[in-house]
Amino acid sequence: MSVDNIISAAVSRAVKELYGVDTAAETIVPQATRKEFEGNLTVMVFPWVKAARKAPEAVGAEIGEWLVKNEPAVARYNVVKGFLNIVIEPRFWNGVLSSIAETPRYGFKEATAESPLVMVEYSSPNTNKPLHLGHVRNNLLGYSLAEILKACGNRVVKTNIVNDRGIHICKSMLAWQKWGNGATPESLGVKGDHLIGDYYVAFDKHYRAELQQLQEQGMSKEEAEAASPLMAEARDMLRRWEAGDPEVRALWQMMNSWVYDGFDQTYKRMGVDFDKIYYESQTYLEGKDKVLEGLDKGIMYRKDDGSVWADLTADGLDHKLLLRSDGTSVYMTQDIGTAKMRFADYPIDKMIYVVGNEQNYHFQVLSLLLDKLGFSWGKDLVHFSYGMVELPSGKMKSREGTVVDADDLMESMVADARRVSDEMGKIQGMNDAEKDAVAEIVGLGALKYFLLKVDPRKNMMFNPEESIDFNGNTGPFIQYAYARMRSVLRRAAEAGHTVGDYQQVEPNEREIALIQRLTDFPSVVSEAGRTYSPALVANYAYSLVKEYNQFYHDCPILREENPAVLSLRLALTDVTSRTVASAMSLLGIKVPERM
RNA sequence: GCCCCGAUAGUUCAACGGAUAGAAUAGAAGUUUCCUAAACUUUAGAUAGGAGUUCGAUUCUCCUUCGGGGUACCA
Repeated sequence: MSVDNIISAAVSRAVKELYGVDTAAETIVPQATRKEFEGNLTVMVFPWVKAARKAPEAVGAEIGEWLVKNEPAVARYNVVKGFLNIVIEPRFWNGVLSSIAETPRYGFKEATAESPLVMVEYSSPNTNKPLHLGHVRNNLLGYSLAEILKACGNRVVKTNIVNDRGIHICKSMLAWQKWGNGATPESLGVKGDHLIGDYYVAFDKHYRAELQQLQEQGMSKEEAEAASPLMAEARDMLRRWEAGDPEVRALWQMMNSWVYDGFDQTYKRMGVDFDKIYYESQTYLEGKDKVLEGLDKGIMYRKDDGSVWADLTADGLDHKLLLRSDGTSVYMTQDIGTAKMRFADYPIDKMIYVVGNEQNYHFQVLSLLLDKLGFSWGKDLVHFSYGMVELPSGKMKSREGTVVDADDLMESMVADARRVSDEMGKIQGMNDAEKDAVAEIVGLGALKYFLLKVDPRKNMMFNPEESIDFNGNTGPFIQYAYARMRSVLRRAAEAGHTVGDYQQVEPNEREIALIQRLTDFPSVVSEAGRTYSPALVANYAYSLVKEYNQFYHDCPILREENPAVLSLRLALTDVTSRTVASAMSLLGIKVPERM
């Protein structure tokens, strides 16, 4: 039982006895006492002021007295306004620390066969361009969210839906056919995803030139778009693709395989993975079937030009296109098919889509459509809607060359880490491969922490001009503290120090503050799972490390002569290092033994 | 036009309706015969504007201003 729970339960009993009020212990949430007041935990007494018919100060004092008399863990108290500050018996914390030390996988709940099955969809790239910074945020959030949900005792299936078909792919294919001269990733020495991306950009360049020319000939923008021969060719290619034209399919397969090779490298370096990958080329027909079925049932309607729509005006939304007039599928159609296949494959209890907030409307519509089409889970799907990564110049636009490429970004972070590391000169004993391994951990740690520490729902700013920090509230700050703890533990082992009995030691303020911070971890994990927020874990890791650094600065460990005190401090170092590693693992961030 | 989201130190981010709004960074000033100074300490600096609900509002409601997104036969 945690300290918080003991206090909650005791306060609950106190107010029942003192004022005859029933207050569930779960609703009493003690907070850490602010540092300017004496105490470890603070309970607000406002809820009982009415029933007690006394001033808040008097209520606080009465509850405080009761606690001192009846709850052994409470040493003393003080009341400031309506805030009851409780001082926990110092030696009580020793038991708290040892119980944490003895808990395997502290902070994690283990899933069982009966645990809810949660599917997390993330990444979901298009195969027409390499991953950029926005995808990186998506991937890291998705991976971290999955890890957090696992730690909360769920069974989790990580999934990826690859948008491997559609008009955008055809644009790249067409451009490669026209201007590629048979180039391959091997012939050019380029990653496949980058190569394809270049042709997508090439298509767009030619297309816009064409539009401009047509407009100069007197067409309006709309007329030009409708008349564009390039776009007509791309549409034709999509039709041929859907018809299974062998030539188009072969080209498509070849180019997609280049892209997958590239993506695999990027995913691997980023440290993300998937349990099951879906391809829209395999799911879109399911969606098409469902839409046609909906058409029969009168849920959809067909316009004169043959396109199929859903009328959602009764639900406060607009009309939504589901099949183009040429019969091909759109994004929504595919998502319907994919959802159907997933639920056929897994007994999913909860479906979470990690997709940017620019698609809020899409998922509102998807939820509604799935519901109308008779999927009972349609209404309950979760759109984990995260904010965009903005640049000082505004939104990333591939056409304007303002995208921050994922591979380039990771590479430069690692290079920076290596440079800083060499400058510090602390890992001189290592060989080059070991140094590179540390730089990889630190560079990616900086990037990941930077993206994950921010509330996922909010847009965030990334300035490519300023490299991501290695000091302050950063991944490397936490990694460094971890490496230092490990160093202390290594030296302790070398000196033959082991953790002995420390139960009779009265811990000092620093030590208590650190133990108290450690006790927060399980609730942080469950809160992060409940609110889908890796940022809570990131900020917790930072606060824990901050607390440890203060302890480390003020309290000698290996030089401590009292063996019981030495034991306490070693135990604290050990438990803290493990908790830091756990928290970071929930973010997909590795921690180094040395740096 | 309509719909959704946001606005907190110079900057990037925090704050279950609770105490004097926290960090980091940039600025100023310190700490190393001592376990990794990628650390620690001190200092200065912010809730866009206006109403309302409340014992109490950065947080909830409404209005205004300013951003962002969506409303595509793009995904």
